[in-house]
Amino acid sequence: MSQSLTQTRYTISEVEARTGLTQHTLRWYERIGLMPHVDRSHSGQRRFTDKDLGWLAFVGKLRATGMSVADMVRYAELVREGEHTVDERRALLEHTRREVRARLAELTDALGVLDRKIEMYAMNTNTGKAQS
Amino acid sequence: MSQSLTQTRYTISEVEARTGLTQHTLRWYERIGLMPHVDRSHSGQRRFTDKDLGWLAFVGKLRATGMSVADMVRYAELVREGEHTVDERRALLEHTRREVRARLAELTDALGVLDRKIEMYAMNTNTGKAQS
DNA sequence: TACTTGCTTGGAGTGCACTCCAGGGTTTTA
DNA sequence: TAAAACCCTGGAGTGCACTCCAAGCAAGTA
Repeated sequence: MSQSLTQTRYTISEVEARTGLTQHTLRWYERIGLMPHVDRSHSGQRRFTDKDLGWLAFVGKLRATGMSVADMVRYAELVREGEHTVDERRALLEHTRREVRARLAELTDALGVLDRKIEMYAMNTNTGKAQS
Repeated sequence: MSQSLTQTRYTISEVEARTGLTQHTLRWYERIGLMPHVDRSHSGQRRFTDKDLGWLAFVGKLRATGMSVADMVRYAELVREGEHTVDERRALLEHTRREVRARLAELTDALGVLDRKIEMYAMNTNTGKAQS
């Protein structure tokens, strides 16, 4: 079960470069409980691990689904609480999935409207017919 | 070119019921220039037409694309300015379309991550194996 | 050692898209 | 006609997700 003793540790600016999240946002994520507690150097500076980077990548995907920060924090809390929360975690993710599917349908529909409108403008350019 | 003389006119609460937009939002849309000027009764109350409803439906589609209110206002201004703005209108819509396509790709990717995570939780429920 | 750059904190500020309020006039119903 | 319901305006307030600030400590370089 033992890990490599030379585990890579990243400063906050390295994590900023790798994730695209600002230092402000990274500190804020930790403050609101969206990060598992991050290691510190002897002087108190954050030292992120590859595991932290993995978590941030997953959080990025959750953000991309449109999940609210409050729900992401709830999910992070459940992870910290341990194995007995897997049912609630799955329920949260399934709820998010339903919302993503609805959003995809809505977005696809709106894309169709956009396509038709753009097509009308293209015709308009050729014929000079009026429209809004 | 003449229209029916008995054109249906809707009060703000009727439009609220039909569109799902609140009265506050409808007034705000008008204030910021997102509506063509709405008719008024002799006493100054708004009287929306079917054309207004059509515009609101289109605006709803633009909202669904994720277009900002500022860009929707810009689009509404261009419509008011007349036919010579069709190129800029089309450019605005094409820009929005590119963003919608990017968002669809991002959302589809995030959905895949969600699917895999949920599947892992389903397995976990059966096997008792640990994970985050 | 001096200087520059980087990191720390709690708290304040920002931009967006609404959302609501106060105070008053209008329209409909009993 | 009186009460209830509806609508008006300018401006203030809200919730979200950051984003920035001040003041100070720490680390790396000439």
